[in-house]
Amino acid sequence: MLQLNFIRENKEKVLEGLRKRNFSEEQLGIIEQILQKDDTRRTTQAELDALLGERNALSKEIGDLMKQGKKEDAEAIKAKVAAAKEKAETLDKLLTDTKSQLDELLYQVPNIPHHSVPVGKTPDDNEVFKAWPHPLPVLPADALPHWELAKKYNVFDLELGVKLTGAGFPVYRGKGARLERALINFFLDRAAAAGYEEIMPPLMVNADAARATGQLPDKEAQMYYVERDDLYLIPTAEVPVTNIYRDVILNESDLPVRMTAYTPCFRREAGSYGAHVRGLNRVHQFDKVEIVRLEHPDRSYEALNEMLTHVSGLLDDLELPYRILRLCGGDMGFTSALTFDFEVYSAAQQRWLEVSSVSNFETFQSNRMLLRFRDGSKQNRLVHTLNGSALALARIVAALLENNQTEKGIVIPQVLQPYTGFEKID
RNA sequence: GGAGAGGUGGCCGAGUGGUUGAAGGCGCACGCCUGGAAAGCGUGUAUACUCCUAAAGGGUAUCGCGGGUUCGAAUCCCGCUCUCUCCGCCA
Repeated sequence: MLQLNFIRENKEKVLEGLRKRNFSEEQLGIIEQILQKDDTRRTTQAELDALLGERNALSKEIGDLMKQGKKEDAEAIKAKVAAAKEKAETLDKLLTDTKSQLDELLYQVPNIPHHSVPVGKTPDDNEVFKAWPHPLPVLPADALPHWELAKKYNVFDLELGVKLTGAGFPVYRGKGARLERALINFFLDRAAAAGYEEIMPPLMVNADAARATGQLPDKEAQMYYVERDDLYLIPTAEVPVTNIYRDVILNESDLPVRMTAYTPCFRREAGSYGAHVRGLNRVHQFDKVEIVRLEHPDRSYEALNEMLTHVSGLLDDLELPYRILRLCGGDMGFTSALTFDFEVYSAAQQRWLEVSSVSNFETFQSNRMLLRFRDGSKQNRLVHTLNGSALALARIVAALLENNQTEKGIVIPQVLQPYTGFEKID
């Protein structure tokens, strides 16, 4: 969430940012509410502190008097303390209430978009940051969508997933399973080569962790919840991996921190239907390799560019046509300041599929999770957090199957062949 | 799941009602010493909120979390939680 100080000192900037997120004038009123609550909070706090200070001083006096045996004098002071105490209880209640109201309001305010974020309301308003520079592949008329290819070559089975679990839980088989594993290893090796430490995190997290990265409270409905143990299945490795550094104060020399993790990701994604969610286009469980970085505020945007280069390199080597979008204010996630989406072209469906989302959260997450570093002048400052998919597997598989289909089978990109151990799925 | 023990600062560890934000030690930083280093000596070494134009400095809170007793709680009482040990179960 945004820092109170920041809102207090940059009210206009905040309002401007929220307008870019298409807040109505009425909705913008939340900022004024926050400032008023904050004012109440500080006034109350000051009053309470003064009162407690008085109480502490008097108590000390009582102690001294008792030691000297002046019991009557002590009793007189006790009465004074009792009065202060009663007043303090009222103030304390007010303070607690004010604080929780303030938090509730703050949780409703999304991150302020970076100045480069385009104005817009829907995905149609996203800016094509980097278009595919070549002609898009054109397949013969009898080319099959990936869910047909999956059946033909026994790559994955969604009906079987229904039997075992429910809709949206694919079962990969044979060379399909092998391909999945190959992609994971390829992505992890690339991340390791780029200096990311490999992490294997838990696949379930507690509410504190989910709150810190922003899944709670705004995206609660997206996560699977294990009620019996009060745990959430992770929707992305971002959650456990970033939370490794929750409540940590780093030395400036520890930065940057780079981590990567492969995990399955679980998403409920309720309410969608139709052709655009067929096959692997949208599933409840998919594999993903994530990269996470903790950066000095001065170079987090440089880091974001490095991440774009990294993801581009993966797609180049997989020989998939892709484009990069800069998300508009209306399409950007709640916690992000700037997000680039990568989309690959799936030739049989003739549509673009999102396979990666690379974001800079600046201090929005680190403020919630108290992730800081000690700078040169011994000041504790919030770290910038970033993450990106590198990459999300299911849709990559969809595109690979469709784009690489030939009469003789599915051709495996050269760079994956050492990982798959085969050149074709046939 | 059953039984027991325990959660104090970066770490170890003292502390059963009164200048204890917390002894002592280690670590770390700076200084002195040294040709240089080690040893030694000295000084310093939490976080949040807040007051002050800023610095300096001050106030309040924090000894797992929440509540209670008390003029006053790290210290007493209650609830919760986590960790460890033993037993049970188990990949």
